[in-house]
Amino acid sequence: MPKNAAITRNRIVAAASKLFYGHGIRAVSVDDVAARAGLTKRTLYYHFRSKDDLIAAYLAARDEPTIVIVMGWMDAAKGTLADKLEAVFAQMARLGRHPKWRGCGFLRTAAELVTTPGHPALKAGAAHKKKLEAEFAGRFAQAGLDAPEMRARQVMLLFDGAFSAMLTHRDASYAEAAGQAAMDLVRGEKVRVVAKRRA
Amino acid sequence: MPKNAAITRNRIVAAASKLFYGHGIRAVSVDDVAARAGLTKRTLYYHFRSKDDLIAAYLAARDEPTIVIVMGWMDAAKGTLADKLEAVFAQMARLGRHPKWRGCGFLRTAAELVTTPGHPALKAGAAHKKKLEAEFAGRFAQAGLDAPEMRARQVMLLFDGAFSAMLTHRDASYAEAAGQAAMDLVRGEKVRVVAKRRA
DNA sequence: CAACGTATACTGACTAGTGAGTGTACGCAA
DNA sequence: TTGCGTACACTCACTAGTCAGTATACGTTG
Repeated sequence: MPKNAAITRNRIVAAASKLFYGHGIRAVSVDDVAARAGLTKRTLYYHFRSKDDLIAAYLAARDEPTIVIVMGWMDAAKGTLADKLEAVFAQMARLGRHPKWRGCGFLRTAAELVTTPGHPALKAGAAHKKKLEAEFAGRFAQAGLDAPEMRARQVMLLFDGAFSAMLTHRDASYAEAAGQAAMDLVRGEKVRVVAKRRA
Repeated sequence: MPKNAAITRNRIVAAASKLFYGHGIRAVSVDDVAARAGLTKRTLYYHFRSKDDLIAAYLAARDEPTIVIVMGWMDAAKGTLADKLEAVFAQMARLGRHPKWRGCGFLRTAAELVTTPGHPALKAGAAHKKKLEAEFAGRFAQAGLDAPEMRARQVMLLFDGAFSAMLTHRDASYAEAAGQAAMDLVRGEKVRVVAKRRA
């Protein structure tokens, strides 16, 4: 029955997700994940070749849903591009205030696995951030913003910076400061262009 | 001989620094640090009460030198505030291209120790980032920039974002994109203020 | 349709090695 | 001779991964 296998696999990934995100990858043992999933370690190893495989599956499972959530924030917000970015960072701050919030799983994994350069989880993390950047760039271009790729990259830098700062200081207001900066970046361009044309 | 004790202690911190930064805190054992310092684990435990103490000492030793380096970049650069910020991020990109570069030790430690909220190393990391932010704010105020504290915070967000993105993508050009954003933020303000006054 | 073979999904007990931290003895300087 | 700094040898808990074996479902064949 391949259906059962998929169910079990999902249960393992869900358990891994909770634990890896909550405590960090190295801090969580394969036994811990198995126990949380309600099965033995040997069964886990039936479904995954190694802990590294499990880590990769954990991040892969977070990729799409995360993008849907963030872009959902953006698309649901009313107003200008700046207003939409403000909303994204405001939502981020809201998440950051939740007691179970532990930063960005992708960034923290990248930090933990920094010594294993070819790790599939690192590739998944990099790809995820690139996708998010591309989603921003597409919307910026749609809105007629100058240099949409560059601005998308800069907004991503603020996005990741906000994750880092919120984690460091345990202060969600950093996301709001990042939001203000993002607004300035997508509005400032137009102001400067107008000024240049007049000169 | 308290002098010898200090020398030994420094040797241990230097060894810990190399290893913790290079491989991550959890990936490095106390035995590894002792071996690299050229002494036994028992001697290390004579000088440090626990591994946690050693981690805190590792970050404490990096605090001041890091600030001196970054502010040295800024103060050595010629030109406007924007030019100086461009120089800071350009230097950051230069470091990021070094093969031994492994991101920001403070941020990576924060990511690894996320489950131990009161950890002295986390406090040291947060204090370090605050100090850096204050150094930026002081220089921004000196230069007559509007809202220097807010701008300093936003530049720090770009700073930490650049660390994260460079680590994620192994691409130092992210620091340069962050530098461009920082320049826009410290220049854009003036442009907007002028525009408002005219209106 | 009953007996059999086989793949699926699972388990408990284990290995070999590593982790942080410690008890105790010994040399050497003041 | 006191006590500081160092080393060896150790404990005990934990870790990734493995061995050998089992229950169940299901298609095939006599």
